[in-house]
Amino acid sequence: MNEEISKILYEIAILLEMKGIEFKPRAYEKASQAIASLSEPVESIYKKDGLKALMEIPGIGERIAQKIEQYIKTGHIKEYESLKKKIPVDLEDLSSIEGLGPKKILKLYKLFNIKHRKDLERVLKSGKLRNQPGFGLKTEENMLQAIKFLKSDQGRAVLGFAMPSIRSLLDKLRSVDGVERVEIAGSVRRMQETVGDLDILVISKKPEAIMDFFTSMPGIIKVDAKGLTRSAVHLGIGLNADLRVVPPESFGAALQYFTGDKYHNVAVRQIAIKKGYKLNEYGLYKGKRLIAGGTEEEIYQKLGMQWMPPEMRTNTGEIEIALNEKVPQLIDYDELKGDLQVQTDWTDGQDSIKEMAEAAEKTGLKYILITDHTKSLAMTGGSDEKRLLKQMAEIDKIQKQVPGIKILKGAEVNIMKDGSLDINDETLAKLDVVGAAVHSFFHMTEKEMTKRISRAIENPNVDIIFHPTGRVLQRRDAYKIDIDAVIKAAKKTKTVLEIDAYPDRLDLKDEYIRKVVNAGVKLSIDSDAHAAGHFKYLEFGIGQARRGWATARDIINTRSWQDMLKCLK
DNA sequence: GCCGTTTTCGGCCCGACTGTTTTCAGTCG
Repeated sequence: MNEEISKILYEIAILLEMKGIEFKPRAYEKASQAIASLSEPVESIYKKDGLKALMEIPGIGERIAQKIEQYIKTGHIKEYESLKKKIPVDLEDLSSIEGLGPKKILKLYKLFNIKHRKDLERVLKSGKLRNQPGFGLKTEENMLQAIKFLKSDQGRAVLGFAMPSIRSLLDKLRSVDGVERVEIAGSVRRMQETVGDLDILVISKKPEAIMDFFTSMPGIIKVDAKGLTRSAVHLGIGLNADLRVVPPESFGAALQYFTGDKYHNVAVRQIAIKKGYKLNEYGLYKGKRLIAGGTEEEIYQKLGMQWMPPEMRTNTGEIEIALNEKVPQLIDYDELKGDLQVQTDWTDGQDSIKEMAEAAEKTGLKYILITDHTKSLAMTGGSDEKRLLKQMAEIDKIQKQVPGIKILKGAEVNIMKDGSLDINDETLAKLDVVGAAVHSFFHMTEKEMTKRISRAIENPNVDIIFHPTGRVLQRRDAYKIDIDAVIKAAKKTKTVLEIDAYPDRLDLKDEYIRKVVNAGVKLSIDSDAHAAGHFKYLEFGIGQARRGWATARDIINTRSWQDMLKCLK
């Protein structure tokens, strides 16, 4: 319901913008965002206290609250339907084309009755558009290119998988003549799960040199813009990249400006205005006088705010706590001491127990938990009770060969359809740590799935629930689950919930992590490594934890292995 | 249409680049 209402409000914004109406579109856009970021269904807010409760959501006033009420009661919003009747175009379809905004969409509809991407493609190929006022040959070419780009399904990458290429790109830029500093801002610095654009900031004495290099690197598909302060390209790896050259005295301002998401930035700039300043990518100004700009810290400080980590900058409450100097000390990237989900060649991992232990030690870890799959996961050659016991003996043997790292005994036990486990309790009790996870029957009702996982949580041997919602980015949605009920069950039984750090899992998601932290339930951050090279993915689990405002105290494997074990049930 | 330590009326984030113009509208981030 939230998603539908949010989408309708957003489309109303575009439709109003088409008509040239000022400011209202912003209001609807804001309201759309407000609804999208609610953690509770809007109808349950409405049920509590009707219109009044809706109006307490920032960005929702009387009129939009009434429209939401109308949608809850009838499933429609009249104003939307009548706007849509006048301009019946597929807004989602058309506005996803780069370079195409509300005004041009309206022109295209009026001129050629274009409603979908397909209509546009036809008219573009006919060559009729180029003679219309406001359009030309170049516009035609750009739109065709943008449509082609969309069709190729490029445009977003899983951050953890793309990071090596991103870092190597940054290193290349650092080696260009005249370049003094290169940093990445935007969604990469915020450690978002997936990224579409790279925002690169550069200090350079020779802007021409870096821009020439940037726009002519091998593998570039298209140059979107080239100037002395900003250039933009489509990279071959399916991402867009923006590069800006910034003077040193403005570097902090630029970093601030291009790191926060749109909503964070708007909110911060409003605070600046209230204090009589102007904030842009060059600095914080009082009239024409530069007040701050070299570092992010001084900008936030002048605004009466505490500096906050990039991962928090999404306008979901961080502004308020920064104004009150209550920014939490988030878990740091070097604070993990162990990894509690590691697969080996006993099941579907690539490398042996010893190889995994050695690789983990090399990355600085002090302990790992071996968690191979169990028998009902036949495709991975999952272990039964007997084989688990055999593996435990093997671990004792290998432990003597790798004295620098503690190898703990565990398993990734399969949670069956009814919530029972596929290994008997007697064997589970012998393991140091037991993780349990769902690997089958994903399409249950929310009620059934919640009951299933809660039953596993109640097993006295189950210490951690691995990848609790089962999603795989860009491939599979999370299964339906009542996260509040699961957190409650975990709290009652002292069960730990995992943040699976594998780049396309990142499961739990940030919003759920915040709920877990608020409930006082403990988390673990695990790589889910299936090969010796996978321990590096822990970084993205930590990023995820930081986006969920978790501190080191909330994460059990920031402790020594002895203290970690004491956190378990 | 929303909001309030400038305000219940009168504001609303800001700048770069492109393409189509001949001074600027539209789009993007």
